[in-house]
Amino acid sequence: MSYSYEYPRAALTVDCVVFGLDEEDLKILLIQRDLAPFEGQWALPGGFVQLEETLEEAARRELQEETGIEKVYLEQLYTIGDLDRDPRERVVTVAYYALVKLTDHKVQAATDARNVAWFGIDDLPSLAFDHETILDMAYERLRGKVRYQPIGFELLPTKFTLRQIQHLYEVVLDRSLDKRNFRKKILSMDILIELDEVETDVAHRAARLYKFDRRKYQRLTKQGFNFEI
Amino acid sequence: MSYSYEYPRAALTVDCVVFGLDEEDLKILLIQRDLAPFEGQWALPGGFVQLEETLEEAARRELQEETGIEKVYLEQLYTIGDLDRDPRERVVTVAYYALVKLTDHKVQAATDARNVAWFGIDDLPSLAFDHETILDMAYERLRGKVRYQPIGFELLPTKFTLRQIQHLYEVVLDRSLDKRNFRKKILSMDILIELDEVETDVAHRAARLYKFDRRKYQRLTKQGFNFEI
DNA sequence: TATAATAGTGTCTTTTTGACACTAAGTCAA
DNA sequence: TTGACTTAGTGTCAAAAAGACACTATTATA
Repeated sequence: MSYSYEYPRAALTVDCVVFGLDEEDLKILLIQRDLAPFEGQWALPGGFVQLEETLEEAARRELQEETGIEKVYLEQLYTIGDLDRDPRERVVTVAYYALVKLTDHKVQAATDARNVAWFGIDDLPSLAFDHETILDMAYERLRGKVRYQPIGFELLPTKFTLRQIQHLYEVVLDRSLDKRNFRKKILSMDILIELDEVETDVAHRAARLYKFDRRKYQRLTKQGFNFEI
Repeated sequence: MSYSYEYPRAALTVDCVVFGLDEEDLKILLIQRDLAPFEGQWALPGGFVQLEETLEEAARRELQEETGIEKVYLEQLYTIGDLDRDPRERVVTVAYYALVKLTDHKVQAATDARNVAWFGIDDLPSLAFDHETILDMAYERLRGKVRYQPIGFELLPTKFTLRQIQHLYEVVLDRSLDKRNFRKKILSMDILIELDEVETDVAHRAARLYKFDRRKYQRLTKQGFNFEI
């Protein structure tokens, strides 16, 4: 079976930059290619868009198939259509970035018999195609967006300490922040729910746990409130 | 001649939301479709991406062919791939937005025997396809971006008065700004060149003209300066 | 030469940001 | 059980930025 068109058409793919966060740094999820071109090299998860699915559906499907990840924060990043980005033929890719709670996806089984692994953002292997460019764009976008949209919480477990949020911002923005000023600011936004729980399994005084209050945030947003770190 | 592929492929198009600014409000450039579907309806300029051109090249080419506009500020907006956005078949479109100096493109000849016209953003006709959605996204993006990137100057003539910049921000952000505070702020950024000229043909005291100092802005940016209105 | 229209200018108050250091609570090991 | 270690948690003050506010200057035109 084959499909014919009057004019030539580019192939359409999606690629995903998946960010995770642990106690040290930002991590990126990569897969090792098992087919040419770039066989054996690490690459962003992604693949061809099918005709009966939207772009976001394609991104989620590929993410699920190649890495087992589901139900994550996903946002379109940019569409790259340079002429020779794929040696085989003209391929236009719609890039997405995803933010995942690393704690939920820690044990990354090599689904699909493929090698899947998290890499520290400062410790990346060389990537297939123009995936380094895409990754750089995604990181830049994340750095920009995290400051005025509360998407950072997507990288944290549901219950987190103030220390963890601060660490998140320090890692993403790549600079250190003053503890008292940071707490003052984030608490004054009134978008966190203070829980009656403290963290466990730490070898020191346990910190209070908080949750992000998504509803309250949306209510405040409607009233003109602007999140900003 | 026809082209065959093993799997079905979506058609790929580009569409452009072109913004202009005059003394009253923000304007959008639209074309009237001369073919089905949506024949006779107004739509965003755009068309099919060819295999030997990048996405941005396609956007610029279509803009040139359909509206005569060239050499404008152009930025990718979003890629829309909903299943039924085109009644004929699956069409994925990469949307761009452009900022043009309306003074340079005032007399809009109906190129290509097609009807081309500027519409006030609060006085738009109904649009073909999902072009209203795209237009809304573009406007939202412009509103957001204009505050932290000096792209607003792309909408002004090369030489402009402080009044004109303020008007630009008032129109785009849709709120009024204090004259003294605005001037204080924009001048303190030190990215404007004060010219030895004043505006002409006005029935009142003429205002001093300024130019945007792109080089200085880039130098400041490298030193960590952040434009912000 | 009076009127009309916009240009151009400074001060003060409020809000926000940022610098800065100690006590409290809990774990762990001697 | 106590002392050492580690991180939690907290407030003040100064500097900078934002925002409110009103009059004089200049030019065109009737």
